[in-house]
Amino acid sequence: MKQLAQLIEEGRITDPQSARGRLLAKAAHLFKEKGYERTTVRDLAASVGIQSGSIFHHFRSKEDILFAVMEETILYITAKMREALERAPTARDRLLALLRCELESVLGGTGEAMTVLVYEWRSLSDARQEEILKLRDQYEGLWLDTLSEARDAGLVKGDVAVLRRFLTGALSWTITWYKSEGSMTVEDLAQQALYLVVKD
Amino acid sequence: MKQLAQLIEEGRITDPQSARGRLLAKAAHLFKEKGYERTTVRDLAASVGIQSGSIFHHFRSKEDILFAVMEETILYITAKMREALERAPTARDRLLALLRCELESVLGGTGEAMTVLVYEWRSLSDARQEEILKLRDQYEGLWLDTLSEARDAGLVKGDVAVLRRFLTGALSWTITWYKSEGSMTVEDLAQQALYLVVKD
DNA sequence: CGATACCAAGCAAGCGCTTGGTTTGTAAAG
DNA sequence: CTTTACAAACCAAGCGCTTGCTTGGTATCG
Repeated sequence: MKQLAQLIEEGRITDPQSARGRLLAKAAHLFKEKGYERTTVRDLAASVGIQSGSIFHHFRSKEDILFAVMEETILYITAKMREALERAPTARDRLLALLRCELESVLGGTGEAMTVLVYEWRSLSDARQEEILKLRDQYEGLWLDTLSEARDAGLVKGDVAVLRRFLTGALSWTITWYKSEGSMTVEDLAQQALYLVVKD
Repeated sequence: MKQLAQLIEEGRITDPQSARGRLLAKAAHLFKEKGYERTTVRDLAASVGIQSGSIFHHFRSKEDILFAVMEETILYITAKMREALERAPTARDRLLALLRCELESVLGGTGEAMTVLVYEWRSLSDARQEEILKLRDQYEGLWLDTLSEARDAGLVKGDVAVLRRFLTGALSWTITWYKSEGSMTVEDLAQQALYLVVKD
């Protein structure tokens, strides 16, 4: 967890305990549930028990909140993926590690923020879309490297870029249907996904 | 094309030439591009060259427009899938037919409306979400039947319901990245998708 | 005392939608 | 062939409401 702690210390990720952090968590929840446009500043304020105007003491604009949710989320998950990759010895392990990591991000504690990251980027200004895109490229680089390595090892076949894009859709879509109360665990899902891509 | 003509004749699908039909096409385009909430009634009116108030001569509310786009789209694609299934002789053919049909729907002429159907359902009232859901169940039934048949034939393995959900995400996500100007055709994509799910 | 966090009130703009009246297309009646 | 009738399609104006955000002031705490 070295890298994660580092991110918080550097102030790149807000402490979830702080007022700003709590607001971001609630914002992610509301943005996911109702969508960014349907969520009003008054909704956001009410969710943390303050007046709507007081929001602007913490953020310059509503869009700033959306951007912060997205930026912190992608920084967080990229760091987590790097750590998971370091711990995995073989190519197959690394592939499974990424599948598990992405599914945990989508379905776990950061899931709401991940959903916002995936589905609400159109609400950002062009300039900020590009900023997020740069961070996303780093994240996708980890995936493409791992998949290429898996292909060289004969684990997967076909176009790696297309495969990754199929996976992006398949994994992010789980947020719409997966229920943690059911009999299927996230680990089961990761295994099923691995089974889908690996050609034995 | 018997069933499609039938749908139009019954008035279940609006003639694209009519004023209402043209508005629906433009609405699908705008809803996809900017999202339903960010698209104003004034935008919609301007796109067909009338005043904003005149919209309400054709539709009772803005939500009615969204609902019409969604309902007509799902009726259309369900009819197309039924026809494609009838023409396919083997289980493998039928699987490929569905993959091709869904990709063509997402990436072809009805693609914008399909995107709206997939990503904007939260903007509908609960009652109307349910209406769409009923139509969607019929559509998904075709998929599950075909996948079950494929599994019995030893073409695919694993949980059919999970497989379909992975596919839903993977295929619908193509709208965000596929460019028809590139070297890859929709047919290529369908083949790649078939290759992903079929275990030889 | 000064900084931080907040409240109470409200403004300007934009929203979906309504209204009353005008144009346009169609077809029967004279 | 013209006149009359009428509904469908549309315009111009604007109403009532909500939105993101601003402002001036107050409480809290080191």
